[in-house]
Amino acid sequence: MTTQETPVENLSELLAARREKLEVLRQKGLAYPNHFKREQLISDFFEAYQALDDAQLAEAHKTVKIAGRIMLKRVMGKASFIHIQDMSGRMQVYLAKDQLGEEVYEDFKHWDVGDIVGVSGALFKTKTGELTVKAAEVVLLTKSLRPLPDKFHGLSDQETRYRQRYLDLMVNEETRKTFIIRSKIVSFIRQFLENRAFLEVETPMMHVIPGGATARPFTTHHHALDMPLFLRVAPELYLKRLVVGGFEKVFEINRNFRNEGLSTRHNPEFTMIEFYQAYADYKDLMDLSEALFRELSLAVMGTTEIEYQGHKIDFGKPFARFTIPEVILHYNPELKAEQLNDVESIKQIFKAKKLAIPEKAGLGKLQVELFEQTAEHLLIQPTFITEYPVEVSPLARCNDVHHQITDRFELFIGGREVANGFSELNDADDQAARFKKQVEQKDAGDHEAMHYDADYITALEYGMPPTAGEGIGIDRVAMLFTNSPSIRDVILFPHMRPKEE
RNA sequence: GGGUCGUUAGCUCAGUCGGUAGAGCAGCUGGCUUUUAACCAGUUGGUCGAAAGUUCGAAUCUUUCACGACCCA
Repeated sequence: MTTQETPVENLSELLAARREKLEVLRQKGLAYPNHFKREQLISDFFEAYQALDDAQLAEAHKTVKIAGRIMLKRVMGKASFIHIQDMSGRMQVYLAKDQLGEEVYEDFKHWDVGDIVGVSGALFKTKTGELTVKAAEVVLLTKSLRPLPDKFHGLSDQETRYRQRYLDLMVNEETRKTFIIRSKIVSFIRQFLENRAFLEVETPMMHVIPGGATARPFTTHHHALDMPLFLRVAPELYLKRLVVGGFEKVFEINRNFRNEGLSTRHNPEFTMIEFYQAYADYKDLMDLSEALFRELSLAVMGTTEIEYQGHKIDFGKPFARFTIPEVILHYNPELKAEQLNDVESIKQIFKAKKLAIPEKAGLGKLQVELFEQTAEHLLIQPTFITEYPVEVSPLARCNDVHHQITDRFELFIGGREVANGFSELNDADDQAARFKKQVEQKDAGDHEAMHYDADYITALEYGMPPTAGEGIGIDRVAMLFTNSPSIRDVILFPHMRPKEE
């Protein structure tokens, strides 16, 4: 590797000063050493030894060897304090000239907040009672060439927090917590399903025929095969092929890609879990979902009651269950059930409420639209909505009694859709007919309509057991449990427009 | 796509009626051997998001553009 020399005169003075310090280290052969082996994380000993007083600590003579980034630095002549931060927490370190020697101490005085150091020494307590490492050895491991955000105010600029997430993580404790909780959520869900004999699988992210959801896909191109490929909008059709193959309980946690606008609720790539269980129906999955969220909340937050954007959300009580007409009438008490039963009268409701009427919508689509516009945002407590019309559910099994509705539910929490599940359509002929209807809609200009997937129909013709499947939006669950108003707050590197230079 | 707000030093922010750029932190120099956002004294640092316009004069007024935040569709 050759070092690309950046002309010092072109850099700001701050950067130039740090580069000069690095140059001194290079000349001494001390730049970027790789020999220091830390022996503890700060959290390994912090709790246990914080309880001891100074005399007990002297008795114990506990020595530690830790490493981390300098977050605070206070030089008081011949002695100094720094705070170093590793992935587990922060620790104060005391550095004294008579302990470290003149040369090391004078070098240390020119180190900067942001530098990464290794420290070894014994634990003691300061006058003010703070557990501290008395440095016997201190090594500069990585010189930081750029100044950190303000030590007190941190980094508050949203744009920088998203674009330079590493800075956000360094200085904002809340951000670290958010992504630790997200990790715990994924880990818990994986464990929850594995405990119930589900098998984790990975299915293609690049599809020849995109399917499994009504959404516009991203397109790409395979050069060797000279053919278009689509980034998947859902793994559903592949997971159900696996159920046909005899993997009767499967799940996948992975990314989906949908070519739609960006908002506080939508990122073009987002994480879903989908799971499928043979010999179960949608009601079984409603019960399973209820157990999952209740146990998830308890495991991750230590309670079944959480706070989201000023609302208390209670996973401890049984989740409410409404059909679409029921929930519309519940939140629009002036309406009568008969008004929801034909296209003309339901359009009158839209007009009376000054809501936009969706184009080319049948009765079912109008009902769903009315629900979404008048009631969805009010479903703060966990609520299952059932009886979705067949015209908006091309992969779900029809209800045995009412053929225009499907055996499907969605789960709403905090006013947002969090999960979607149904008894799967395993009638190959019915599925073929539904695909044909989707293709008609696509030909009529609907970018979100599905393709005809003949290979999937063939799989169904071999016979899929009666099965129920569900998808849960992991990002939205993470938003709930971290009290985040925007999906960008729970995605490490959310999609941002490139900045023009 | 529409509306509102924002973009000033590395970070956090002021900036009055249009009169030529400010603070704290960080940095640099000096002092200080148990500090807690350490403190004290001195000091450096700016294409005011970009471009055009109005004006004797623009961070400030106008227009366009870029990026972001929030709301709406």
